[in-house]
Amino acid sequence: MTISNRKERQKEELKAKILQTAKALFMERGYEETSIRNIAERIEYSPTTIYLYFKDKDDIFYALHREGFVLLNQYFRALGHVEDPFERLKAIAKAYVTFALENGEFYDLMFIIRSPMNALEKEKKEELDWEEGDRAFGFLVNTIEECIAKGYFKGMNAEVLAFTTWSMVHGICSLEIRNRCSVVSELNQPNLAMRACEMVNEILNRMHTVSPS
Amino acid sequence: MTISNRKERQKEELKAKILQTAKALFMERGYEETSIRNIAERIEYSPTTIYLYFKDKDDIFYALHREGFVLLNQYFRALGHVEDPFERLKAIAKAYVTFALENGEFYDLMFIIRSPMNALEKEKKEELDWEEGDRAFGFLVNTIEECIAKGYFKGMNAEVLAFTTWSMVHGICSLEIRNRCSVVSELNQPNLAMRACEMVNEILNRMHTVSPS
DNA sequence: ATATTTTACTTAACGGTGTTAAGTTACAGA
DNA sequence: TCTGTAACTTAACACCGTTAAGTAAAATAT
Repeated sequence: MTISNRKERQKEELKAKILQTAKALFMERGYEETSIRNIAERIEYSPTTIYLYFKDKDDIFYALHREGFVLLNQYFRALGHVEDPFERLKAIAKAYVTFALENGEFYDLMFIIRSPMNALEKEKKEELDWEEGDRAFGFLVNTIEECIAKGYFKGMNAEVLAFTTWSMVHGICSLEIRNRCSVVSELNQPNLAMRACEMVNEILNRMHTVSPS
Repeated sequence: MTISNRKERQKEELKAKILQTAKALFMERGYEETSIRNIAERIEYSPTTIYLYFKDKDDIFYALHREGFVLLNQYFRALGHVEDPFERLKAIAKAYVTFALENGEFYDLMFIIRSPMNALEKEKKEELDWEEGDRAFGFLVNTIEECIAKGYFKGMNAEVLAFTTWSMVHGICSLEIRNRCSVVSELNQPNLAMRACEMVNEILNRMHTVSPS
């Protein structure tokens, strides 16, 4: 009993260590520069050992991708206590951009890099542990539904508006992270993203009072 | 004279052939699956020959990236004759999303993939042939400036609003292209992007009449 | 206590990648 | 005819993800 328990615990510890090392390397150097061989070297195991704990590279980065959503939800959780849904919505937009700018590599993995989506497609059958991602998007949808219930965004579909709002902030963050801002403006760079983020607020402010065209 | 002319012409022809082959492979299989060796094999030269015509892989994809902007500007040129700047702005948003959905790989290269930006950074000195990219963004900025001159978007900065508008449509397109839509909604997929695009129109419609908060 | 199976891991290899140094061949100009 | 240069190739370096086969130790069964 206790001895096979220990073995199992040790297996889980090594799996966690692989993940933790992958995370460290990934945050230092990004996805492309984090190889199975690098991870292996740092934990002092052979590269093939990693395949005893993860199906492939996508599987590792899918696990990290999930960690990213846990972190994002931490940013969001603080906003649960904003009473007014419209104020909460604007706070979500700001928190999202802040999360992206403070955790660039994670953001890249969660919303831009293809790898974790490949892993998700390979599983496909159950995929029920997308939980943390659903929680994040669900928070946005619920907030918008509350807004609509209060008379904001009259005549709009909540899910589509949630997606469109997400698109706005994702657009800002991904252009910043993939270096498309510097090319387009002289404003020094975190500034353009932050000013766009403020403008999203302004857009939301202007939107809600007018009836559909 | 005429003989060295021919040589020079042949060099340019081979350079063009490399580019054209890279483009074909890239559109068939995407960036990751297009290798120098693949290109070389298809044109029946050795891989190293390619380095006589392009500095590195980034350099090749920077050239293709430029072609992408020429294509995007073709989509835009048709809208030059829309008189009303506000209608033109909405048409630009729609044309942009259409371009992205019809030319997914190109869009990826132009606005998501890191490679061409690496090439741009390496040059750095002159970089004056960014022309086509400037033309595209300039078209958007000018249109918004015209809108502001006509009384739309009162109190807003044209450049920041242009960037924010770009962010909205880029968000939609990049979430679609990098497969983040299916995960979030049951709506079948080109639909979510198109409905979000319509909602951008709706947002613009609702924005312009109200004064800043 | 010995034999067998299972676990945990490694070595070696396959087939790919971008890139560079060194070598070859053919042709233009002296 | 000799020489230098232009155009191209061969071979190699240092990586990559991944898999098949092998090893050594520990657990289990006899």
